[in-house]
Amino acid sequence: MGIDQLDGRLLVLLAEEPRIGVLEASRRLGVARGTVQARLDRLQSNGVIRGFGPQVDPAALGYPVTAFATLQIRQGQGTDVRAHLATVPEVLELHTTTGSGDMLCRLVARSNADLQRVIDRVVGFDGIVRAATAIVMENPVPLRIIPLVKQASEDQA
Amino acid sequence: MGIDQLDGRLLVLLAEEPRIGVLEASRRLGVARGTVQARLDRLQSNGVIRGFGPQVDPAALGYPVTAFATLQIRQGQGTDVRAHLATVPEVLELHTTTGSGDMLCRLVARSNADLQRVIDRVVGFDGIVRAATAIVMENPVPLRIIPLVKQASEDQA
DNA sequence: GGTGAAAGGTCATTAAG
DNA sequence: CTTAATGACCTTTCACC
Repeated sequence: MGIDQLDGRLLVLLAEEPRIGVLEASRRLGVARGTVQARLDRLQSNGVIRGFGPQVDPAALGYPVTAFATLQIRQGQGTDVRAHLATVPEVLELHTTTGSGDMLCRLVARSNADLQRVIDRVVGFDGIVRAATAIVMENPVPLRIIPLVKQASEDQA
Repeated sequence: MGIDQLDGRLLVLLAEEPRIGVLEASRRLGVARGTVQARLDRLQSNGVIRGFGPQVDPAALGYPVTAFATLQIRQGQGTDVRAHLATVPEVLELHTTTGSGDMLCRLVARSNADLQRVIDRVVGFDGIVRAATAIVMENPVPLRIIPLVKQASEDQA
């Protein structure tokens, strides 16, 4: 478990310039191409790298409004609620959290007015007792992983 | 603004099999290679596709604990708090939300015990009045975008 | 459509744990 | 002794013009 400095540098390089190939990466890192390939294979098989799928911006798709909803679930209804929320495209992620039957989900919508429709669809389901929604205004720190990668690889030093 | 059915199918294809190239994608979609290339270029300059960086799993890096913290900020201290949180590697994202000076941030930690250290570092800062933390237990819906992509491309039909 | 380049695989050799 | 890195070579495939 854990990554060494070379893994860290490779991840940072790939994050900064995803278009470079294995060969170019090996040049930048000063190691053999086979080494980069072996590291990449290992990082993917042990799950550190989940994939290289496209990072899609919901706002550019026409969903510029983001919100977080805290849901209180009636005991025993968790499974049903999970299944229900999974069918709503505007639910981008869902977590169960500490607290009495609480869940937290990230929502997007086409507008503030549209958010009402999304929330109605989300909470219009038996088993959801209460919902509190916080609309996102700014995103000072967009989802990031590089600082953590650097920290993790330095810890391994 | 918006994407058509071909864009949608292309995004789904890239999400499912990121390793395929433009040529292979054009075969699967039944269109000319130039069409795929043009669509890709447009989606990237549009900002729909932000990039193809590696998706790194924090748990595999040694940070299996995730939490969401709601922070109440003293009026006028928002800028300082943002700058402070940006320096903490375990803060994966930060949003300002509706509510009196509220922020929501996603944290990761090496363990529940380590989470205490992270929270202390996060809230140990002038300007943060109050903090409420919810620890994530399960993640029934991991961050996803495909259902929204499908919906957006069908709306455009 | 043609062409230069890179990915992906295998191998023997060498170094390091 | 086991694991990893290296440089060489080869074939297929792709990106770009």
